[in-house]
Amino acid sequence: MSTTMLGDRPEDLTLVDALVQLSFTVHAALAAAAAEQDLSVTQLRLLGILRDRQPLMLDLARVLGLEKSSVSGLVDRAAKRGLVERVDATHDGRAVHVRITAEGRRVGRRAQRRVNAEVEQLAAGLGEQDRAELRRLAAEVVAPA
Amino acid sequence: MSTTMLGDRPEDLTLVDALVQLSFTVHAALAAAAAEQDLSVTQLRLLGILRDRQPLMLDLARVLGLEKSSVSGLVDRAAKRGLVERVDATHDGRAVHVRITAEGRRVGRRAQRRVNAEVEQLAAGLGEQDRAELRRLAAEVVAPA
DNA sequence: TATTGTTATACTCTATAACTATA
DNA sequence: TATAGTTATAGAGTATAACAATA
Repeated sequence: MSTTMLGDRPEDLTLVDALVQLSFTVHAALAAAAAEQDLSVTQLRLLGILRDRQPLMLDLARVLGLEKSSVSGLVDRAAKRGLVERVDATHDGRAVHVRITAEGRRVGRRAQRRVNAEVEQLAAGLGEQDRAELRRLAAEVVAPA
Repeated sequence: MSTTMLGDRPEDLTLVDALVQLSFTVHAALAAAAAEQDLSVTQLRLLGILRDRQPLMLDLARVLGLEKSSVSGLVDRAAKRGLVERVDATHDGRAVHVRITAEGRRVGRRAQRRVNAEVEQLAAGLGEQDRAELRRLAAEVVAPA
């Protein structure tokens, strides 16, 4: 059992080590792609979520796994850049929907294209069959059947 | 092509989506395991690296992919907790080695055990063959042959 | 002059606790 | 009272730029 989390030769890696290192690698590619649009990974996730939803602040907190106060700051900074906007809920005077702006969609689209390119690049060495296998196994771990 | 980064059904996921979501899932498990020892993922990586090395600050910056000033702060905070210590290099008056302490090893070991358990748990639903496949493919992406 | 490291400064991200407004 | 959200505050993590000490 190795578990050094860095620097091991591939043939020494346990499944856990391999998954942890894969996570670091993908996360780094993601962060790099986001950074090209001056986005953090969290901001990129935010834009991704808002593509097809206008959730309340508490919904966002739940989906992102953050405290509501953290989401307030997150949305503040995104709104200051014109990427999202707050919309008062009609049915509840306390509630606020968060909506992506046209600019937010543009930035999100550009970032997503770069993410695709970067992460695709990581799997570039795999054959068609291996790619399909990896896709199946990763999906299975993320959402067990 | 989906690329929502959240909420898709597994059978809709592209390879890129599956890898991104897998990365989030593993990262969350990692962060949770580290948090049990009051460690960030970065601090955990630091302890992992120092298990079998006493690198200079610049070495750490390179391995962690951070600026040297960021590493100064990282090592400051770890040293304040007694997890690591700075050791003047004998051959170069400017250089400083970073060394893990006995306490740092204890904390790192505990965290590593939790990481193993948490990440192992993620793959719990896979059969032996799938586990071996996933291990091989993840290692291949991380370190292309 | 170049290199190693620290310090000063600033910003993002995150949390906890206290607060406001509405239900 | 309970809920949705914001604000105040604090700390980690990160970067850039300026600095100190050594090579």
